[in-house]
Formats: sequence, structure tokens, C-alpha cells
Amino acid sequence: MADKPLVLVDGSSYLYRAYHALPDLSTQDGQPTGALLGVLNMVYKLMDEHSPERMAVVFDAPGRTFRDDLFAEYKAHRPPMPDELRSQIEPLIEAIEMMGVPVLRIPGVEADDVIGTLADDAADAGVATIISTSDKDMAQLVGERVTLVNTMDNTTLDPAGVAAKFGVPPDRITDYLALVGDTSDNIPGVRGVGAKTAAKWLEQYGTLEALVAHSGEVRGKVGERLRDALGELDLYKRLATIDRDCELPLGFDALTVKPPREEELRELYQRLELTSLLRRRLPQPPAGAEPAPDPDDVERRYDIVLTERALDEWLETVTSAPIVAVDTATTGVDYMRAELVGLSLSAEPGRAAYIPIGHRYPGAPEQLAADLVLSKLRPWLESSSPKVGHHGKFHAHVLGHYGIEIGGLDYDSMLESYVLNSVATRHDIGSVAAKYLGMDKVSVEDVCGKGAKQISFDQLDIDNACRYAAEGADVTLRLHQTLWPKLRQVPELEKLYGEIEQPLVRVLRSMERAGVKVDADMLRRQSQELAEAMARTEAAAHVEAGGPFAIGSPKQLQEVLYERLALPVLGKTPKGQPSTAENVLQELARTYDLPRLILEYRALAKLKSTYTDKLPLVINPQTGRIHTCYHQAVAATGRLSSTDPNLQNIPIRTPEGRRIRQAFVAAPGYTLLAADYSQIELRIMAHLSGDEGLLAAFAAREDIHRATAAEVFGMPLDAVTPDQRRSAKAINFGLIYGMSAFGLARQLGVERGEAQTYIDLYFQRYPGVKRYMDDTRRLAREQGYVTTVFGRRLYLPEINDRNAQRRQYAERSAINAPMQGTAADIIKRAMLKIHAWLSGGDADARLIMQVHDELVLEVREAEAADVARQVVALMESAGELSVPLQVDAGTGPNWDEAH
DNA sequence: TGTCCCTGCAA
DNA sequence: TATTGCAGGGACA
Repeated sequence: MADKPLVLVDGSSYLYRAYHALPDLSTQDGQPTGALLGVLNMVYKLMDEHSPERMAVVFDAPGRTFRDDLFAEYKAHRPPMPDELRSQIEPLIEAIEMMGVPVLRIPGVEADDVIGTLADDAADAGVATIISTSDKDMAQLVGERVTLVNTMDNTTLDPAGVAAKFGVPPDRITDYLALVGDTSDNIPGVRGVGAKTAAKWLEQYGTLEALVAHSGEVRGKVGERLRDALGELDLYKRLATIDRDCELPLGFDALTVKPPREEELRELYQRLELTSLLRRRLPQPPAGAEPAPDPDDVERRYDIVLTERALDEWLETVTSAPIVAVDTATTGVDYMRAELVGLSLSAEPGRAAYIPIGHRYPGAPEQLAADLVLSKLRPWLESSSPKVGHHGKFHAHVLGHYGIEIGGLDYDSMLESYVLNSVATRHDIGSVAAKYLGMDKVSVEDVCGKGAKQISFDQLDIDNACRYAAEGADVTLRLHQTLWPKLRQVPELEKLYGEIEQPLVRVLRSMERAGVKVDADMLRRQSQELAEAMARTEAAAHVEAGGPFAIGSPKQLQEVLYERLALPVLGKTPKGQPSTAENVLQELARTYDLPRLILEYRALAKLKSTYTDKLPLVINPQTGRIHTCYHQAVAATGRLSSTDPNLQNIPIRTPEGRRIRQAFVAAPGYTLLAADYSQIELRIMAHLSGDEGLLAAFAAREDIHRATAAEVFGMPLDAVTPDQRRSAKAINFGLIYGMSAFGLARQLGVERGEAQTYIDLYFQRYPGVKRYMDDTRRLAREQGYVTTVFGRRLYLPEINDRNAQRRQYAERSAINAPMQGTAADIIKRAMLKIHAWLSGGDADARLIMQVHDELVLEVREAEAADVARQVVALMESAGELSVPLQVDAGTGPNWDEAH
């Protein structure tokens, strides 16, 4: 008979994962429950998916195992289990047992070995096993009857999957692990050997034994290191090998799932305050037995407002409430086209109203007329009565289409989350609700479907619409009530929120609505010309290659370059393929014609496909302009980002690219004004470091790259050659990014030693900069975050990571973030000042674009010079630093000429 | 159709 | 083995 598969859960690995990945929930009296809940949810999920008859959750038992005896260093560096985690284990095991699922915790045997043995026994008996784990070592167990599933990210691995993921089949995984090592178990492996090298060797030699036998043939540094490690490899392999032959007190057949002991579970979940499990996983108590009220999980009551009377009642509720959450349901996410389908309001957690006004589907109930609803709500919506939205800019745009200028929208839970911690999560309502409320919010996909099958919100039945939209307002209010007190605890952050981010919302909204005029015909002509140039280049490339190939396909190109023409491989992609990236081709182009043609073709294709073809398609037919969307809660450093389309990466570096900017024009009678900060990040570095040399150079308004060159190369300013200035510029940029000598060497095309000399010289001449960088790294390690001049915080959780790569990455961010972030703060302040000035009506001009250190305005021609002067003054005074801020401005009929 | 990878544009 | 982003096209499931 076809038995149901045996399900084995690696409880220990999930417990750790859940502990680190999930929010720190705890009961009112402080018993932590986050990790426990995470594991329980996963066990329930596995039971839902597989309805197993036999299942077990396996944990490591405390105490030594045979691996400790083999290798003194085994897991030696692991910090002891945190108390908050340890205290969750016993209740977790209790709960799983009450669920009817066997728990195995066998002294002296690690969970891996228990699972390996059971899975092997089951396979021998012809029973399939599903192992749920997040530990890659388990890949060695995969076979015909054994599958891995990672319940956290829903991936499964069969033998082919293992081969694809690791580059070796399951029976070579232990060889692979011996070579690569395992930092979490403190097994070193062969130094310098990672996934790629290990897989390559095993592919080449077959087995670890064969590789050892031929280790003399392996050339280079890795070869030496392999030979150094020969004596240890056998040990590493034994450590990595899961023991499939342990003595177990019971066989897999005994692991039967029993019915849950519901009353005991109910008591336990109540004690642990796991209301979601009480509600979802246990039968509800009979009516009359009122469940105890729980502040963390208030009962929800969402009204669908279909009558004028109900609307009046809600109007009264919101009018008298201290603060109300507002959410809109619309036909789409494009803020220029979105039409209102419904509005939702919430004035207390768990209570919300959904007011449908635009549902159109067969059988839709009669709804209140949009005019009626909006005219009734208008006085309150436009009043300064406090409101909160999640992504309020969007809601304000939508209401704006109906002539309603929303007032009192002083809070935005998306921005609160962003200011509080820009990196810990995405800031969409679902992610933030999951992080701070532990709530699993209904998503648009849940109710409308996704992809091609998605229906638009106006076609959604009103009950489901209410489920989604009313919850939106409910969650927004709860988020605000959770986040705002946290924000107020840190005065710098409250200030950043109140003085920069929140007021900026209306500036961005006004810029988005204004849009920028784009000459579609000019772009279409450019597309035509680009197409012709591409055809010529492609023909020439085919001649060089000795035959036609898909010039746009990196894969085919790789084949032609490195196999057909056998050009030298100068660089690899992260996955180990010979790279066809620009810098590699550029090097090859010095010697060969084909790479040069490829580069030409690529540049043309990029311009055409990304810009000249696409931009005309996103011009709004009503306004004749492009309305980008500025995102205020995406970039961790505080920068804005731009999408649909991205107007922050319009070409400028090449003449052909620049032409695209000529299509960005001013309306008749107007001109474009472009004003950009000169070297703002370096100025901020001078300010932050207080380095006297750097401060003096800026104070003297010197060309900073030239000044740097003069210092580093030890010569007078006027003797600096263009080449030296170029090197100095690379050093200056590199410093901002937290570069290494290696990086600089590659950038400059010099030896690493030479690059190191430049860096040493630089730090010698500008010792304050060196000190600042060291201090910043230290501070980041100590407090776990860095800050900008205006108090923005950037958390760097990986700054103390054991993994050197992750740690160094965090260190580079620690260097870069204060500079990039302060620059972002400053230009935001400038935008606020300019917007405020223009709101006074003294000039006919408006902000229309922001590109990180540049602002673009559309200005009445006659006023251009005056406005330019004022804009420059406002931008230069947007941040008080110990160096002057310098702004260059220009005007012209299009964006290219305004520079 | 959706997703990943590679590539390349900007500051 | 340099920071922050967005987006295109190809390959593939």
C-alpha cells in the first residue's frame, strides 16, 4: 500500500531560525513566545499540507555528542543559547506533544543523526520521508524516497534539486561540506575554497578521495591550501556526515500522530497568550462561555456602510474621535488614474467601516452615491482633525481627484516605520503589521488574485472588499498607536519625522502631480535612429564573429567570445560564468574588434529599450507629461527612489545618452531650472571628520579633486596632471563608499600595492578622515547603528556578524550611510524650503524633479534668473555644516541645456 | 506567466 | 574585493 510519507521536522534548526527571524512577542508577564509560536505555526502548516499519519519533531538534547569527542573545536565558538530562547523550549515541546505529535530529544545524539537514521529506516521499508529543515547539511540525506522541504521559504529539494543547488549530487554532499567547511559548526574546511571550487573539484575528480589522491595536480594558491588541509579532510568529512545508524529507542513506525488534547492545549495557549492559535487551531468554546478579553487580539467588527443612516453614524464617530485612520480602495496603484472604489475609516482598534461607492459587478448591492458620501465626509476630511494613513500620499492623491484636499493627515504609519528603522523590514502595510503587530494582514492578492487572473478592486464582492479595506484602516490605526510612542521615545527621530519626512509628503505629491513635459516625437525619432545604428553594428559584429548570433543574449555572447573565438577570460560573474559585463568587454575591446562592437550595440540597445522606446509610453495622455512616483520609504539611507518610470537614471555621461534629456522640456512660456549640489557628500565628509586639510580646501573653494591630488602626490596645485586628478577623484569617491585597496586598484587599473600607497598617503595628509572612519566603525559596532547629521538612524545588524563578508559589507555601509544619508536630509530640507517659498505665490515656478543631489524646476521664462538665485540661496542654506554648501544652477528649454 | 540572473543607467 | 537605487531582456520552470 502507498503509505503516507513520514514527516520529520528539524525542530532545533527552526527554533533558532524563528528566534532570529520573528518579532519578539511575549506574554504580559514577560515570558517570550515569538520563536515558539513560529515553530508551532510551522508544525501546523506541515500537518495541514501533508496530513501525516507518522511524524516527529526532533530536537537536540543538551550534552556532548560523538562529534565533540572527534573534534574539540566542534561548535566551540557558539555563544550559549540566549535565555529568551531557552525558556521557550519546554513549553514548545509540551505544546507539540499535546498536539499529538511525537517529540524526540535523545541524549547524546544530535537531531540530524536522529533524522538521518529514521529516514534511512523508512526508506528501507519503502516509506517516503519528508524532512522539514532549514539546514543545508541535510541535503546529504536526499534520495529517491527522501525529500527536503524548507517550510520557512517553501522550497523543496529532491536529488536533482540538490545537484542543481550545490553542483554535486546528495551522495557527494559530505565531501563537499568537508571542503567548504561550516562556519556554524566551526568546521574550517579548506581555506579559500567555497561552493564553486568545491563543486568544480568534485565534478572533475568524482570524490574527495580521488581529489586527495590527485591533490598534487591542483595548481595555485588553492592547491597549496588543499595540500595543507589534507590531514584534516577526513575528520571534517566525518564531522559533516550524518550518522544514519544511531541507536534509537523507537523505530519510525512508532511515530504515529495522535488526536490533539484540545483542553490542555487551550489552557497552554491561554497561558502563553497565543490568541491566534486559540482562535484558528482550537474549536471555539460554545456560546455563552465568553472568552476573556485580550488587549492584543481585540475582537473585530467591520461595518459595511450602505445606508445614509449608517454613514451619518460613522461621521459622528470620526468627528468626535481623537484620531482616525483613513484608507482608500481604488481601481489601481497608478496615482494619476486610480479611481475611488471605497473608503475605510477606523477610530478604535478592531472597529472599522468600509464605505463602498464604486463596486461594479453583476449582483453588486446598491451602494451610496459617491457624490453623497464625499460631500458628507468632505468637511471632516478637509478639516485639521487628526488623521493617519499608511502611505498617505497615495490616499491624498486619490481624494485630490475628487476635489478633496485632505487636511490633518499628520501621521503616516509607513513613514513612522521607516524613520524608526529603515532597514529591518519593507514598509508596506503587510510587512509592518507582521513585524510590529504579529498580524497577518489580508493582502490584495488574497482577495483579488494575482497576475493575469487578478480582478480589479471594483469587481471584487463587497464582503471581501470590506475584509481587506476595513482591515487596512484598522491596522493603520493600530500601527500608529504602536509606532508613534516608540518614535517619541527618541527625540531625534521624532524631529526627523515631524520636520522632514512628514512635511515632505505634500511636496512630493505636488511634484508628482505636476509631472514633467516630455517630447514624445523627439524620442520616437531617436528610437528610429538608434534602431538603424543598431542594425549596422549588429551586421558588423556578425562579420567579426564569423556568423550570426543573438547579439543581445549574454549567454550566446559568452559562447561566441570564449568558445568560438577563444578570447581570454578576464572576469567571471558571481556564479562563475565567464562574464560579458561592460568592464570585461572594455578590457577586451582594447585588443579585439568584436567586444568593441558588442559594447557599441549594447549601449545603443540600452538607450532604445529603456528610454526612447519606453518613455513615450508612460506619458499621461491627459496631461501630456510624465508623472513618476517618488518613494519615500525604500532606500535605507534616506534617499528617495523613483519608479514608473525611474527619472533618477536618465543618461547623461555620453553624448548619445544626453540627447534623451533634450526631450525633457518646459511648457510653453516656461523654462527648466536645474540646480545641483557640488560635491555634497565630500563636503559632508569634511564636516563629519572635521579634518582641517579638507575643511581648508573647501573653504578656499578649491577644486577638491585637484587639491586631493596635490596633497597625495606632493606637488603644487597647478602642477597636477589630468591623470593625477582622475586618480584623486577615484580615491575621493572610493572613500565615500568605504573602499579597499583592491577596489581602488581595479578602478584605477594599477597594482594593488600602488593603490594602497595612495590610500596611505591620503590618510597621512588627511588624518582627520582616517580618525573619523575608525571612530565610525567603532561606534557602529558599539551601538549597532550610525546616524546622519539630522539624526536619521541606520541600523547595521550585521556589523558584528561572524561572517566576514557580511560584516565588512556592514562596515562599508557604516562609512557610506552618514554621508549619503546626510546629503539626502539636506536636499529634503531644501525641497521643503523651496516649496514653502513657492507656496507664497511670489514666483511662477514649481518643483518637478529630484535626482539625489539635483532639483529641477519649471519656471516662467521671465522669472528664471530671479528664481534661480533664490533656489540656490535656499539650497545652500539647507544645512549648516562647517563647510559651505555650493550649488550650481542653470536654465534652458530642456533638461540637457539646463545643465 | 512568473522568477532569476545578468546587465547597465543614475547619484 | 566600492554605496544607494530601478528596470530591461533572456532563459527557464
